[in-house]
Amino acid sequence: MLDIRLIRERADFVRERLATRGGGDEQKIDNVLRIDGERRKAETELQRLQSERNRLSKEIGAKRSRKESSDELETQVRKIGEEIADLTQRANAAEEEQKKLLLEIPNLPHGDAPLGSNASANKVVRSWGEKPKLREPVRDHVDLGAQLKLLDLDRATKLSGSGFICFTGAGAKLERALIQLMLDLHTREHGYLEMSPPFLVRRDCMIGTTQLPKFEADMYGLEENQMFLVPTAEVPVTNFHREEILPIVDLPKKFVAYTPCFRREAGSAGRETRGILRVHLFDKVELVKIATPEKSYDELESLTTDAERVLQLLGLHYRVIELCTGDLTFGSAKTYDIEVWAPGSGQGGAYLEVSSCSNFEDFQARRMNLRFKDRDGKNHFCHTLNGSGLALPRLFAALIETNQQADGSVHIPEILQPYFGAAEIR
RNA sequence: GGUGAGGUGGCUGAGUGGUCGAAAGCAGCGCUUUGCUAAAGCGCCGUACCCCAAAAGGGUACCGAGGGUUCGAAUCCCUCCCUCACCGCCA
Repeated sequence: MLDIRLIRERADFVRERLATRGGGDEQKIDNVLRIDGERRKAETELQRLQSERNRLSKEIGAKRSRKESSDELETQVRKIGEEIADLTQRANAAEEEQKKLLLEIPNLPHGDAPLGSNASANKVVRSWGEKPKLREPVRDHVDLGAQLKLLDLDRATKLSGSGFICFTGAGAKLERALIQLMLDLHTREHGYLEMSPPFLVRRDCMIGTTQLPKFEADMYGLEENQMFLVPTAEVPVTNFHREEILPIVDLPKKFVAYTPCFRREAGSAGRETRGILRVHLFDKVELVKIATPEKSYDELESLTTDAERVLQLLGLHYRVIELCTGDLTFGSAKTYDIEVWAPGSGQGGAYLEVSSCSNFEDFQARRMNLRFKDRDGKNHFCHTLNGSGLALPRLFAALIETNQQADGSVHIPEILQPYFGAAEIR
């Protein structure tokens, strides 16, 4: 949520930054300003009347204690009461309307973000490793998975419909080994605190991390008790400290959590349907940070390299992309995507997004009222960040495609062997 | 799921219709005094919003949330949420 004061005082700047997203959101600003004006006008008048009522009511109390008549005053206050009721309604309606509008306006992209309206303007920041030289024919994870009985997509469909995965045997174990490796890495070497949060959350949490109100169609919800299945651990973990004021000495907070991620992927039917690259339910290890505004961009850099470390340890080629203004997600001010090379996917290999590392600045914190107390005793909104570290199915696909051997077996990277319990799958 | 008790400021805890935004204590900050790792005294010490060009200042709201009664509500009534205890059920 943007600061209404920023919109009020620097409307042109806000419009200009929003326009770089290409979503037309800058057109909402006039509307917000209009409502804001109405709201404040109603509030000012309302408060004047309330003040008057308080004064007269006290007088009534005083008169009564002196056994004097207060009928005249009571009539007067009753009349003011009616005006107050009326104005309260108007002020509340305006406030609600304003909040609703603000919740639907995306964050301002960071000033340095590459300008562009779509993914083609994204910038490759760096890459690591090289594409492996494999003997033809290079097979994709679906073929490999079927032959080595690592996953059973047909039966997963029988259970739950399209877009679900059932890992089996060594596949299930490989997935578990990867989760374990990542959690150990981030807790032991990168200083994150491991969390195991609820997978069901209240509506407020979904608003806090910007999934709602705008993207309700993409979420799985339980209507009866108004709860939502988490689409990422970002939701429960970032909201962990919602409505709190943290001591500045506790920042930055660094959390890592493994959770399943539930996504309806509404409107994406037909895209990337082969295999396990786009599904309704997948596992992910997520990194979350709560930081001070001064440090948040440094923290974004280290969070990104923390995620990259997983791919380096596994020896998988990847590149890091900085998203352009038009490709940023709703709440993000700046985002790095990490794309791993999957040699068997697409035509002649493909880069798969396995992590998206973002700084939301105070956009989420404002929505969830997450603050910290500065050394001078003043409260400020925190900055929040998150990034996958990493998403499992695509990592799984890249791993087995990269490590496939001529005889159809898959080699397990050394770092993973203690977790997996073998050096290869055949 | 049932029954009962409760939700007050950073914490503890008073307060059952009118100078209560809220006593008192603790913690915190400042000053003074005495002085051996501390004590005593005094003062300050919530949040959000509105008015004001800004500062100063003023005002409004907030005692779990939302409604209602009333001239006036932390206090009375209703609904909901949450916490605790006991019972039931249960991996």
